Order: sequence, then C-alpha cells, then structure tokens
Amino acid sequence: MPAIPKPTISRLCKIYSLLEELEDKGQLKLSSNEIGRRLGVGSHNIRKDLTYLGETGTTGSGYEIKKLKDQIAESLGFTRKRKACIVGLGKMGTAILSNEMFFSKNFDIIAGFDTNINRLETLKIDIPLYPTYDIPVVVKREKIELALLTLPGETAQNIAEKLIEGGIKGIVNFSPVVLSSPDDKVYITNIDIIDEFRFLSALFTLEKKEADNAG
Amino acid sequence: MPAIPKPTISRLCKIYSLLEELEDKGQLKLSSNEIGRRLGVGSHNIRKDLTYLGETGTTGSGYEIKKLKDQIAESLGFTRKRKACIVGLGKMGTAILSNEMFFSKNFDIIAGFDTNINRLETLKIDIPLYPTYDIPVVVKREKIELALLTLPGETAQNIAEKLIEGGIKGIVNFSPVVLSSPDDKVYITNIDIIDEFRFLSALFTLEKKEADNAG
DNA sequence: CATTAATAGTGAAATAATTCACAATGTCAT
DNA sequence: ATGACATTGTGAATTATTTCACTATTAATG
Ligand SMILES: NC(=O)c1ccc[n+]([C@@H]2O[C@H](COP(=O)([O-])OP(=O)(O)OC[C@H]3O[C@@H](n4cnc5c(N)ncnc54)[C@H](O)[C@@H]3O)[C@@H](O)[C@H]2O)c1
Ligand SMILES: NC(=O)c1ccc[n+]([C@@H]2O[C@H](COP(=O)([O-])OP(=O)(O)OC[C@H]3O[C@@H](n4cnc5c(N)ncnc54)[C@H](O)[C@@H]3O)[C@@H](O)[C@H]2O)c1
Repeated sequence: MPAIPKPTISRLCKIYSLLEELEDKGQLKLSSNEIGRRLGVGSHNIRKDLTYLGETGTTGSGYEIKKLKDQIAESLGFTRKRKACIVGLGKMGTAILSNEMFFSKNFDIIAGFDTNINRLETLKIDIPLYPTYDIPVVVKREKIELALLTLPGETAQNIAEKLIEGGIKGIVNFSPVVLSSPDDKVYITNIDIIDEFRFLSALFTLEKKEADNAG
Repeated sequence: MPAIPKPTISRLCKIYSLLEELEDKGQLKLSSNEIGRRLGVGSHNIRKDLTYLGETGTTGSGYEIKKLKDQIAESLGFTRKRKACIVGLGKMGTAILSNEMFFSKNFDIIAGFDTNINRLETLKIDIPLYPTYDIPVVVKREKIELALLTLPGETAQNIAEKLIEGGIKGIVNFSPVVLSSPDDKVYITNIDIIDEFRFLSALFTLEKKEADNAG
C-alpha cells in the first residue's frame, strides 16, 4: 500500500472534525459531495483521499458517518487519547486551556510549564504546573507526545530543545518565530496569525494584479 | 510571467517574517542555505521560490535582507498596511488583541465586534467596538479587508456572511468549524489547534506503521 | 420489478511542485 | 591579480497531487 500524501492526511483530519460535528448533530450519512462542499474541495479529491482507507462508502448512497470516522481513526492513529502539554501560561495559554475542547476529544493536556513561578501559584487550572527546567524529565516520565508552545518567540527554540530531549514527538508552535526541527524525528507546525493575514492579502493582491494585466 | 504557486506564496510569507526578524537584529545578508535551514526546507526550493520575484540575489554572496524584503513586499502587496477587524472578544480575542504585534507590522486592527454589549463596555482596549449587526456597514465604511474570527463555532458561518456582505476580502477563522467560502472572491483560512495535533499525531503514527512493516 | 437518479471507486491523464545538476558569477584572502 | 571557495539562477528531470471520465453499484420510486 502506498504512503498517504500529506495533503491527504491534512484533509482527512478536517474530514474527521466534520464527522464529529455531524455525528453530534445526529446525522448518519453523507456524500463525498457534501464533504467537498463543506471543506471547499472538489468531491473527486475527497473520494480519492478516502481510497487510502480502503473500502469506505456505499455506491449510490454515500458514507456512513460512524463507520467512516472509525476508519479514519484507525488509519491515522486516533484510537487512543494522546498526552499533551502546554508551555507558557500567559494570556494566550490560559485562554486556550480554558476551552474544554482540549480535554474532551483525542487529546489530554496533562501538564503545564512556565518560568514564572508566581504565575503558577495564582492560576486556577486543575492540571499540574511545573517550572521550565523540569520539562525533559516530566515529558519523559509522563510519556507526553505533543506540546503546544504559547510563549515569547525568543525562548521558543530553547524550549523546543528541552521538549525534544524529553522525547516529544510533535510540537505546535504558536510563538511568532518559525521553529524548525533540528531532528527529523520530531514534527513541528507553526501557527502564526500574522502570516495567515499575509498569505490572504498576497492571494487577493496577486489575483488583482492578474485581473489588471488581463484587462 | 507565470502565476506564483500557492506553496511558494506561503513560504514567501514565512521568509518575509524571517527577514523582518533578522533585520531587527541588524543582520544585512543571508544565503538561500540559511533561509532553508531556518524554515526546514531545501535551499533549492528557496532559490526556486525567489525566482518568481525576478532577480534577487547576488551570485556568490547571497541576498541582501533589506532588498529582498522590499521585493517580496512589492510582489505580494505588503507595501501598505491593511485594515483588519476582530469578531468575538472573549478570552481568545482579547488575548490576541493584547499583543502589540498586531498594530506594528503590516496590519492594523481598527475595529472589534461582539454580540455581548456588556462585554464591550468593560473592555479596556483602544479600538472602537461595535455590536455584531453593524458588521456589514462598518466593514464597508472603513474599507476593512481582513477579519479574525474568535467566536463560538455555531455562529461563525453567519458572521462570515455578514463580513462578506460588507465586502471583506479575507477571513482567518479561529473558531472550531471548517468555514468554506460561499463566494470565490473571499479567501478563508481555518486555524485549529486540535486539527494540528491530529495532523502531527497522524504523521508519527504513520511513520511508525511504516517502520513496523519494513522491519 | 423495472426504471431512474445518485453516488462511490479507480486507472489514466493532466497539472503542479520539488529536486537536481551545473554553469556562471561573485567574494575573499593572500 | 589569482586561486579557492561560496552561492545564485535555471532548464530539465523527477516526483507528487489533482482532476477527469467512466463503470458499477445501490437506493428510491411508481
Ligand atoms: N502566532 C500567533 O498568531 C500569535 C498570536 C498572538 C500571540 N502570539 C504569541 O504568543 C505568545 C504568548 O502571548 P501571551 O499574550 O500569552 O503573552 P504573555 O506575556 O501573557 O505570556 C507569556 C508567558 O510565557 C511565560 N514565559 C516566558 N518565558 C518563558 C520560558 N522561557 N519558558 C516558559 N514560559 C515562559 C511567561 O511567564 C508568561 O506566562 C507571545 O509570544 C505572542 O507573541 C502568537
Ligand atoms: N481554533 C482553535 O485552535 C481554538 C483554540 C481555542 C479556542 N478556540 C475557539 O475560539 C472561540 C473563542 O474562545 P474563547 O475562549 O475566547 O471563548 P469566550 O466564550 O471567552 O469568547 C467568545 C466571545 O464571542 C462572543 N460571541 C458569541 N456569539 C457571538 C456572535 N454571534 N457574534 C460575535 N461575537 C459573539 C461572546 O460574547 C464572547 O465575547 C471558541 O469558539 C473556541 O472554541 C479555537
């Protein structure tokens, strides 16, 4: 069986979210057309993506939500909850943590880290909080697989190295620097709202230029 | 001249961020190799990306940071600040707004919207705040081009339609639903931390499966 | 039961993006 | 000046991804 292309993996994750949402609403089935419309992607593309899971749908009638969800979970490893941690409990970090979403789905944030000990004592969050120097040992001991970084950019690279030392497998970096993996075994994604704003404005600027040239 | 591929646009945005960072630090030049290393991408790829800007570097000595930054700005439309707004001023929204970053670079958040009027009065942020029903008229009047959505998922599609009615050009959606553009003229990107966690865990799960099969 | 309307699955074709290899050009130290 | 070294730019080759066109299957209807 061929490896699943990354764009396909990314879409499968979004499809999974969508299925969760629709299942909550009580819907039982849906078509590749509906998935495509919701994701802003052609239905061909969706069907092709789903072939990587093996046989999934029923010709003529679409996909059964529960079954499809299980198949994606099976293929992508969502069958058990994964342990995660958060580093940097400032305004962003606590805002994110306050969202129950992170404790109900496929992940459990089971530890927080911050350099500011005072902050740690005054927070009212029911996960254990540790100082930053404990990162390698706690990550290793608790078998934490994922980390979310909501801390100042200057400190991100250094913290990433501590996490990697502890054996972390994936990092979502929210601090405003591009973090790259010093080690091929650790996957990193960078989220940056300003970058997204730039990307969008580049898209509509370029579209306009093209239109101007054509006219 | 051929259209710039989307992956290239995305990388150019990141390169732009990097150049800003290095310029602040006083660095004057850098090579495609250094850019590639920082972004976790091959230097070939970086050089190819930069060819879409026309002649940019100096053979043998690399790229001049200030010049390259200006060329990217020129090509992608970063030559003037763009107006943006934020919808949903709860914990996430205010945490993001508190970051001076959004007022110093290529964007200006000049308006906020929320349904909860009480919240509006108690916030201490020096941008004008409006109730949600004002979205179309304010967006149109102020010529706001970009919006950031930090509100409950159920409300996102409805708010997106109001923004589009006002003539918005791009939306960054932070609420936990996949928002798709009803209209091809409006660009949307969805940011979802849970999805990123899923993507990362899929990557290392699949890698492990492959290794198991090989061994 | 036959007919019609949806819809999945898929190999092949087309398109898009990345990687490669290397010539050409510049820098720098001596 | 010269030689050694570093680095860009790019057409070609490769690889990856998307799109297409069509068949087969099922559901629903009268
Ligand atoms: N990527 C984005 O789109 C985006 C958007 C908004 C904010 N941000 C970034 O998110 C980060 C956090 O923002 P915030 O508003 O919560 O800031 P904040 O100052 O409220 O919080 C930062 C927290 O990090 C802690 N910290 C500092 N150094 C640390 C270290 N070495 N190790 C661990 N913890 C450390 C501080 O004690 C504090 O609790 C900032 O870097 C900000 O620029 C990014
Ligand atoms: N995408 C992600 O990765 C991610 C991460 C964390 C939180 N979130 C989401 O971000 C959103 C905001 O989180 P929060 O912690 O700030 O929640 P919050 O409850 O503190 O804030 C929500 C705000 O939205 C306002 N609001 C409600 N309905 C509205 C409407 N129709 N129009 C305008 N404003 C409206 C509320 O008055 C409130 O001020 C939530 O949907 C949460 O799930 C997303």
